[in-house]
Amino acid sequence: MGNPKQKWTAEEEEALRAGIAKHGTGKWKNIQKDPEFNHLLYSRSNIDLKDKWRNMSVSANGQGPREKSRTPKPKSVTDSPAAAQFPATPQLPPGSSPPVVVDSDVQHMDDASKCLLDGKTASKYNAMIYEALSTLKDPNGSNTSEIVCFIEKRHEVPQNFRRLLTSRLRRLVAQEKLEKVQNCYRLRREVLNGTKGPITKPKEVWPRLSIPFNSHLGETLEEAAVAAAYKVAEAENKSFVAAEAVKEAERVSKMAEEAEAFLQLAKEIYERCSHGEVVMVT
DNA sequence: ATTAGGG
DNA sequence: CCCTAAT
Repeated sequence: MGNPKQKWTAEEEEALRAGIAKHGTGKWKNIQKDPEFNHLLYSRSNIDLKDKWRNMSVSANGQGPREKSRTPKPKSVTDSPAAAQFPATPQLPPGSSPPVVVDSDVQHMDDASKCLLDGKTASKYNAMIYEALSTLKDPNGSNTSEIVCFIEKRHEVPQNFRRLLTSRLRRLVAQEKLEKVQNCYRLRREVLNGTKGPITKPKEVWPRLSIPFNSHLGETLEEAAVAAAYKVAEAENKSFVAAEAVKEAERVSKMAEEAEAFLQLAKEIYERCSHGEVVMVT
């Protein structure tokens, strides 16, 4: 639905032009690495810059019907870094300082997860990345080498694959589809759902019911809980929105709470009775 | 390791 | 964007 291809923002184009003015055309790597523009271009590779510049240059003709008129492109700029004016130091975009949160998330799904990568098989490499990360479920994430090794064992890849892989990873991180901690990449949220927001799945946090005696009630509850859990698990494995199962799980959870409270009361009454006290149950 | 050009 | 040849 969105843009499988990374749409270039006006800020990025501006940074690119400023970079060319500063370093000259052809110094794509310098422009990309320049701390002055890296904030805006860190998700682009030097090759991306080159391609973008070519695309901007070729569109001298009437811009696309539905294309906003961009600033004119200063075409032929031979090797003359010379003087360059930086319009203004690029503002820090919202997602430019990736928090290094090491969120202990759940290791979701198994190999079957690749069936719901993106609906429309995104750039074949993205699929490979997801496949790799979801198979080697490393809580800390996997570094580039590990990912490359995994993919090489399952697919034929070009020689410069590592480089491409790196680009892909960087982009996915920029898209917040992956999380990068230190030098490792890990799957982020359920990238599976499109328009619908993430369905918060109930984690296994059912109140542990400690039932000293009279366990028949507990068994019943546990059975229900297990049944619900199974339903959830099954639904998840099938990649379905387990709305019903979730509701039932919540219901059971509430049930367990009430039961526990009830048992506490019963226990108290039992204690009193055992001391010869007369207890009126209203 | 980077860049230029074609697909 | 991806791939390949040439620096």
